[in-house]
Order: sequence, then C-alpha cells, then structure tokens
Amino acid sequence: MGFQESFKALSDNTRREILSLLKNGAMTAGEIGGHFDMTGATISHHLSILKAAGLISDDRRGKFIYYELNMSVLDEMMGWIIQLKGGKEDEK
Amino acid sequence: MGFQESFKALSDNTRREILSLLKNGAMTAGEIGGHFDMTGATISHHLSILKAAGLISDDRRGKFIYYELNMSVLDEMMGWIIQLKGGKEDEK
DNA sequence: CCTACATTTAGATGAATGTCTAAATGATGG
DNA sequence: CCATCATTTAGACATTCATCTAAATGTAGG
Repeated sequence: MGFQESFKALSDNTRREILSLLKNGAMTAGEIGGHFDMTGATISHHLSILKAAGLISDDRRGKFIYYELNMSVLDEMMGWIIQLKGGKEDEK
Repeated sequence: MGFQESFKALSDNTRREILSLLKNGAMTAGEIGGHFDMTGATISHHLSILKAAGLISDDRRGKFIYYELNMSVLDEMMGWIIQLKGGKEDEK
C-alpha cells in the first residue's frame, strides 16, 4: 500500500463514483456496474484497483460478491492532508 | 479544476514531496529541484501540474519564481473524503 | 453433472504520464 | 545590448492506464 496507490485510486472519476455508491451500503459488482455505461470487465478492473488500495473490501455470499467501503485508508489520507495543512512546526 | 485533477496531482510521490517541502514556506523552483534527483525540466513539469490543480501558486520576484502551498483545494479534497465517510443520509 | 448466471482474467489498443535532452523565454546587471 | 542565470516549453520515448472483447472461473439449482 502507500499514498501513491491510494491517491491514484481516487484519481479516476468512475472509481470515486463507485465509492460514493458504496456510501449507502454494500453492493454487488453487478449492481455497481448497472450505474455505469461500461462493461463488467472494466468495472471489475476498477474494483480490483480500489481493493488493492484498501479502499473497499469484498465478501462473497453465494453467487454474488458484495463490495463495501473501507474507512481506514480514507482516514490515513485525511491524516496526510491535515499534516500538510498543519503548519510549520513539523519538519519533513 | 475538479477532483480528477486534484487527486491525480497528489498521486505522484514527487509531487507530494514537493507539497511537503512547501509546508515550511515558499521556495523557488531551483530550491525545490535541489531536493530531487531530476532535471529542472521535470520539476517544472510537476510544478505546472500542481499549479493547474490549484494546489500551489507562483509568484515571480525578479529572477526567481517562488512557489507556495494553496490550502483551498486541500480543503475541498478533505471535504470530499469527509462526505464519503459521512454516512447514509446524503444521497448522491 | 450440466446449464445458467456473476464475476474475473487475459490480451489488445489508444491515450495519458513521467522523464529526459535541447532549445526558448524572462529577468538582471554590467 | 549582451551575457548569464532561472525557469519553462517542445519534442521524444518507455511505461502505465482505461477500456474493450473473448475466454475462464466460481457458484447454485435442477
């Protein structure tokens, strides 16, 4: 992991929209795909990037795989931004 | 502008390091470049991306161009993350 | 088992990205 | 004006990325 991966994951509109969808609860890959004009393969690719970045987790229930938001990486990103805004006291 | 541009700007290690350097105050392009093992042209390119994203501003003083952190876009990014973490009340 | 459905993986393609070298622009001071 | 220094712009190149189509995997139900 690392910020490189996290920010890169968030740097794509489709992936940010996927995260917004998941704000309201877990969804299957198919449900997510239904909100976009892209093939399932492309959605699956975006989901794998979000997962590799630790921004979502998946949970297979029978035939479906449910995806849901994972807050901890978001918290780390917020921490990085806050530290940047934090002022002149902390060198490096 | 837009989040696409902002997150993309932050998705590169060099650019995040540049922002960290600027946390302690404005610096010239040359000073910034001195912290990296890259040509000035490459640093200039990164600075232009950060500037296009609104994350830094520049200020020419004679022979030098000073760059400094700009907080407002960082605030917007934080806002986006907070809203994402915010829970189920806000649809969209 | 076999079929159907949900999702991923593999491979291809065009566009975007990070980096470099070389040349151009801008500003200063003799 | 001209030489010099700081920085950017232009053009090239290898790599990464988003997307697609086609094929593979995994799971459930008859």
